[in-house]
Amino acid sequence: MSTVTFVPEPAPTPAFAKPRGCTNLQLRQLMRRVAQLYDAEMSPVGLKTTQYSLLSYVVKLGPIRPSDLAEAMKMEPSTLTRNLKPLITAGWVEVVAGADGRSRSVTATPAGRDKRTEAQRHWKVAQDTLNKTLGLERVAALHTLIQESMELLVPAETGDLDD
Amino acid sequence: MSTVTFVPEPAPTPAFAKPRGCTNLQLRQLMRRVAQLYDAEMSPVGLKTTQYSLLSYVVKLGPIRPSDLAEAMKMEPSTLTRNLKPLITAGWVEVVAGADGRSRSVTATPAGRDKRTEAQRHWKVAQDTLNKTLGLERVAALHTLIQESMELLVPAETGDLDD
DNA sequence: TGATTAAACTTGCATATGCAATGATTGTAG
DNA sequence: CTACAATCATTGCATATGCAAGTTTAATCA
Repeated sequence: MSTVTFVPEPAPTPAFAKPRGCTNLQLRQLMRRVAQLYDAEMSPVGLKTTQYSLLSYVVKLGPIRPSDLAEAMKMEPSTLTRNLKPLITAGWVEVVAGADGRSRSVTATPAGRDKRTEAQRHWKVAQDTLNKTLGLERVAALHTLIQESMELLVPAETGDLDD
Repeated sequence: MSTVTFVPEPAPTPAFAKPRGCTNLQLRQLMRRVAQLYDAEMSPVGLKTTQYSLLSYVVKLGPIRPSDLAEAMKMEPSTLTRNLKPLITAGWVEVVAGADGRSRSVTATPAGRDKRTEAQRHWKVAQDTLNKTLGLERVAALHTLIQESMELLVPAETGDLDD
C-alpha cells in the first residue's frame, strides 16, 4: 500500500452560474409582462389571450371531451369548465351531451371559428412584436427550454403503469 | 461598368429553429406546473408560493410604500393591494399610514418574519427539487433567459424621459 | 388662496387558477 | 341484480391578476 497525496481537483468551474432566486417568481413575473403585451394586442378583438388559446384548441381539437381538452391544454378540468364559460356566453363555443352519459362534447360554433380567425391575425402581430423585442433567437431558446422543462415535469405519471 | 453575376448566398441557416407556437401559452403552461410543484411543498406551512414571495419582499424591503413594493415585484398596485390581504389577515404583515398622507407603509410583523423563515426552508426544498428535475444547467439557462427577456420587455419606459 | 393637476392607493368588474368535495353515471364484483 | 368502485364533470372556497374608475391628499399654477 502506498501513501498517496490527493491533489484536490480545481473546482470544476461550470460553464453556467448557479441559478439565483426563485424560478416560480421569475416565471410569474415574465408571464405577467408577456400576457400584458399579448392582451394589449388582442383587446380590439374582444378576447384575452388565454381565451384565444382555448378557442383555438377547441377549433382544432373539437368536438372533444372536456377532460381531454384539459389535458391537451395542461390545465385542471375544473379550470377548464370555468374558462369555457365566457366563450359559451359569447356564443363561440358549445358544450353538449357526450356519447357517455357522464361526459360532454365541446365544439366551436361557426361564429367561434370566425372569431378565432380574426383573433389569429392579432395574435400573430403580438407574437411578431415579441419576437422582435426579444429577438428570434431568444424566443426560440425560450420555447425549447420551456418544452424540455414541461416534459421533465410531467408528474411521474400516468401512462405506462402496468398493473 | 462590368456585368456582375450575383450568386445568391446560401440562405444563412440559422443555428436555431424558428419559434413555434404561442409564447404566452407555453409560459402559462409551464408556470402552472411549476407553481403546483412549489405549492405542494409549501402547503404544510400554510401559504402559497405567491404569498411566500410577497412576504419575503416585505421582510427584505419593508417598511416600504405599496407602490414601490409593487414595482419591485413587477405587479400592478391594484394586484398588490389585494395580495396583501391574506397576509394581513394572517397577522404576518401590517399596513400603516405613511409619511405622505396619501401613501402607506408596509412592514412584516415578528410573526411574519418567523413565518418567512419557516417557509424559506420549504421553498429551498422545492427549488432543489426543481433543480434536480430539470437539471441545474437548464434552470440556470432559464433564469438567464427570463431575466434578459424582462429587461427587454420593460415597457419603453419610465425612467429616463427628459422633458 | 382657489382651481387644476398630479400622486398614491383602493374598488368595481371580469377572468384565471387549483384543490377538495359533490353529483351523476357507468362498470364491476358477488 | 345489488353494492361498491371508478369515471367525468361541476361547485365551493380561496387566491391571483389587471384595467378602468373612484377617492383622498398633496403640489402647482394663476
